[in-house]
Amino acid sequence: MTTKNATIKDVAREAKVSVASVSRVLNGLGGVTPATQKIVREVATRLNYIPDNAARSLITGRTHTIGAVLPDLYGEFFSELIRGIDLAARARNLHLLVSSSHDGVDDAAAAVRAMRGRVDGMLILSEYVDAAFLEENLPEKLPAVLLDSPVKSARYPVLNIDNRDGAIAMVRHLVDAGHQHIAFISGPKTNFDAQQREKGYRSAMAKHAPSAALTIVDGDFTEESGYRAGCELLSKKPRPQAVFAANDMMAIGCLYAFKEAGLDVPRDIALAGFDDILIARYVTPPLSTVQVRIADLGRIALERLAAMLNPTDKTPASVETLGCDVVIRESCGAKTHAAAAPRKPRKAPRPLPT
Amino acid sequence: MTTKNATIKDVAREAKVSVASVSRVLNGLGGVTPATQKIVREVATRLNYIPDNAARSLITGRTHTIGAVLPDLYGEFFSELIRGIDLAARARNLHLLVSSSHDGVDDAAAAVRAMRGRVDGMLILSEYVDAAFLEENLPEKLPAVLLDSPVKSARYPVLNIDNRDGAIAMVRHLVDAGHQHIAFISGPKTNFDAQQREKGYRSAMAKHAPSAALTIVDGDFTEESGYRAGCELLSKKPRPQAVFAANDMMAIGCLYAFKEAGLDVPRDIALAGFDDILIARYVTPPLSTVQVRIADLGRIALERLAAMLNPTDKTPASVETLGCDVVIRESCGAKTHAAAAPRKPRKAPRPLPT
DNA sequence: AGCCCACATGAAAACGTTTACGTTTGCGCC
DNA sequence: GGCGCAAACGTAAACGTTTTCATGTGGGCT
Repeated sequence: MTTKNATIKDVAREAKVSVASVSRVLNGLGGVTPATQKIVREVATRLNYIPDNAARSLITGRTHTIGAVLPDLYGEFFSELIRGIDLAARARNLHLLVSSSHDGVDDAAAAVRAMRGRVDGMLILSEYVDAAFLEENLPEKLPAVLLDSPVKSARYPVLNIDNRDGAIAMVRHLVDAGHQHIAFISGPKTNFDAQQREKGYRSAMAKHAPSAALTIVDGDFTEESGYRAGCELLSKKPRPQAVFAANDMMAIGCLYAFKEAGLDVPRDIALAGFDDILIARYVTPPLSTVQVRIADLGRIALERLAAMLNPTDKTPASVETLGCDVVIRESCGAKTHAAAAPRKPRKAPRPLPT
Repeated sequence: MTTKNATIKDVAREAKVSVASVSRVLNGLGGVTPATQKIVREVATRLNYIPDNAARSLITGRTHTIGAVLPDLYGEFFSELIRGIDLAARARNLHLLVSSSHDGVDDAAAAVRAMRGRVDGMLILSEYVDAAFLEENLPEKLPAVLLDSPVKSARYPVLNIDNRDGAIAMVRHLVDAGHQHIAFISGPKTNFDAQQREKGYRSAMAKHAPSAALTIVDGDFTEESGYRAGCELLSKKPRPQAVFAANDMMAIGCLYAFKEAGLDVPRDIALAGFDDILIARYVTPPLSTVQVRIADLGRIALERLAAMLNPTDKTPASVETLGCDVVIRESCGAKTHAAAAPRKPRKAPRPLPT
């Protein structure tokens, strides 16, 4: 007993009943006398019995665990995503198995396969997955929800951020604020979000500033690339009136390039980003950006997945899209009440470091 | 076959060998003819066989999974911590089961118990655990490493951040910079980190500025409480020369209070924080702070745990401590090369929406 | 030729549960 | 008092692996 953990058999023997009865009591299935129940519970507590989940999973075929396959865990995006997933999972008594940092299709495949028998369903966010990938690596009948993915599948629901719409809204806002020559700093070419954001930019420009020239410089979502892009933009003959970066980090890099060059944002040039990361509101001037409710994304994805876990669920797989909100701060030069109003400190939800 | 997943038996039957041989081949145990191996592998691939981890765990007693029990997943601290853990786990082919958001001792107990049979070891960071808690809820012989905890156990290694030393170093730096009257904004009373930081402040003040009065105002780690503390400090009769906040978010709240009052940081008053969260370098002026290498903390904890997984491991349980580095930026008024040097954009490790 | 040994393979036990099914028990009713 | 029925409980199969042990087979050595 000091060397091994108590099993259901130990409890049964000690309580002088069969393992079946112990199981019934502990799972609250009924069909057991109150007297017997009492004994069993007492013995179980005394022996500090904790059921072995592996054995339980093996027989029931359920793990009460869902797997989250992500490309990385770095940064606010994934932090928030996991948080949203975790909160929703916890509310449903589901556990969360995370698998990250795969950077290659084989890596991703291994991650997905490694989950067989470990999870009841999966949340997948990876640029490497397509229909064939799923067909090949996902166990039959294992529910899965895809995040932020271009694939259209009849079997797996997809949940996307409406990057395109968000970008369009931001361009429209910039145009409304009086800017016509709006440059764009693009993200990595292979990134789905980046592609959609650029598409949104192009489409909105065509519609709202059809006469303006399109200026697009390459970036890769890093602050450094934003800084370089900023420098490049400053050297353009007619300097753009506004710059829209495909994410906040690049916008911030860009901001520092402008500051270094002695430009005043937004007086000399307007600036906007995408994501609404925490830093956005703390730089000077605070950055206008497009907010994506990442935690909501995670929550909704998990809720959808949880619904699929129910065998009676017949909701057809669909591609859903989560809208974004333009949040106007000072960097884009629009006169806004928010900019004039006194700063309201943001309250952290829990008193812990950071 | 379209309704169920292939099992090892299916592979064995199809390959006309025994399940034992299939197991041997797929686990690379040897003792099987290359010809047989080839057949088995082919069949396994054809049937898209993926071993069931539940069954495997049941018999081997190993899950190749470690559990991380955290109080929350919100914010940079946990994001970085998980990241460090995940990276190290991945390097050892270990999976990561996270359990968070427990806010009560019962919740924490349930979280720990729910992991029985699911994990090979645990990483625990919770203000609710003490020796008795572990005794009661941790299965016998299940390795565990405690993070950031005051408990001293002969069985479980503890890994702490050297908050006290970090605070001492910062105070010393402030004194060296010419400040004597240094106020402190404390964190939540029940938080272990907060306690240690305050201790460090007190002890360093006693040593390096023994004649100065101790000014301590309460905070709770939120930006809002920092803001309020800042206002309170401004109303003190002799205004402190410097303010040391127990974490960065409070320092930032404080900074905005000072700005609002028209004070110039650091000319009129110096300011320092603790944690070195990402925002710290982006506020104006950039915040001097104490850097704790959170990802390292996670990595080291996991490495320690991984070592314990090896049954031959006999490293005694110990309390280790991870040092902090003072990072000087502009907010504390020290003349520093870094402040004068051109800003070096930070490069994000991966091109993804942060 | 005989012996032994190494090696490939298979049969079956074991892991700790849940659950289908069978058996006992007690009880009410005719 | 016998019959039937429901409730309580036990027996054993099943889940999909790994692993121990036994068995067969072939070849090298004397």
